Amino acid sequence: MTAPTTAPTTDQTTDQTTDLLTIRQMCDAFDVTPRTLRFYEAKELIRPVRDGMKRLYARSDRARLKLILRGKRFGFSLEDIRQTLDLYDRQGSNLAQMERTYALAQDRLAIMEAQRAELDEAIAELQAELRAGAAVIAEVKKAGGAAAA
Amino acid sequence: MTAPTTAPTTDQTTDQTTDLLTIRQMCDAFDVTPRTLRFYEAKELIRPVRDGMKRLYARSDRARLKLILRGKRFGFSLEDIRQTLDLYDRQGSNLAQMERTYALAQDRLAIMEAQRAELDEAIAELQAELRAGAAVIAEVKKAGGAAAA
DNA sequence: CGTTACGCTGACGTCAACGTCAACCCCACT
DNA sequence: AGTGGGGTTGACGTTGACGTCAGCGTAACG
Repeated sequence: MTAPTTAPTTDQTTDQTTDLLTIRQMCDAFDVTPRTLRFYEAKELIRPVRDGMKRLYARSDRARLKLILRGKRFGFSLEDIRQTLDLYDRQGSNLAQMERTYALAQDRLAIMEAQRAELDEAIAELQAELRAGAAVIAEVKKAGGAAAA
Repeated sequence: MTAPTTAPTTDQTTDQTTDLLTIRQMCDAFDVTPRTLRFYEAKELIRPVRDGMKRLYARSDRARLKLILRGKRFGFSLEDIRQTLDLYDRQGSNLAQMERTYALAQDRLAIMEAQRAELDEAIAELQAELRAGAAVIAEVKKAGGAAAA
């Protein structure tokens, strides 16, 4: 129980000289505003601890925030993200809950893989279009350079 | 200029028996609402022709709509999409305009490639998490089946 | 010739994801 | 004792992307 083997999830052992960041430090680190962090907290996406009234963000909060921002970049809603975020930390739960979460994560994975496939296709198309565009530009330049209107 | 060699972009030749769809047909085909199509038109993303007052959507409109919806899935704004959409059909333009559009498309491509890299990473992480989750579930099932609390 | 169906045009409503602003608290200086 | 720098909680504003609704046109149907 006390030996951190290979999975340091929510480890208690490493809180030397406070591993906690203030809201401002978080903002600087992740390039977000305080308002955003409070908003995410209101939406129950992160749960910083409190020192009096001040919020303090632990490593797990940073990990969650990283996942949140990534999810956003992929176009998932905050609500979507909140659902699957539970997968990454919530292990203290019953079997049924775990299986539901597992299934949910599988769905997400499928979505992401489909998205990747479509992204590959879109990239290929855009590249082709760029090549064509470059050719046209080159031609116009040659013709235009020789005989301008 | 007149010979369609291998690039059938916006071909005039194929308009047999009206290749035009009504707004409803478009909605059914692309799973969007009429409001959405009118909205896109107001934002100058598509330009259907009119039969009297009714909108009619040609093949080029369908191609554009496909690109629009795809762009949205990747998290681009309609305004972003409108910009780069021009790359795909606009050949009658001056050199400066073409080069701007070209540069814009290159930026887009870079963004999409970065997005793909991050998506790959996210997929890998989620897969790992799923494997771990599956292992935990299996273990719980074995232990729980032998000696329930 | 009424009415039903589809379409059009404003105009206003809504929802997510924050931004902005006011008012307050607390602690540290000086 | 004031003042400055974080931090906090409402509460309202904003922007993008539509939804919704009222009022109208018109073409077809029975």
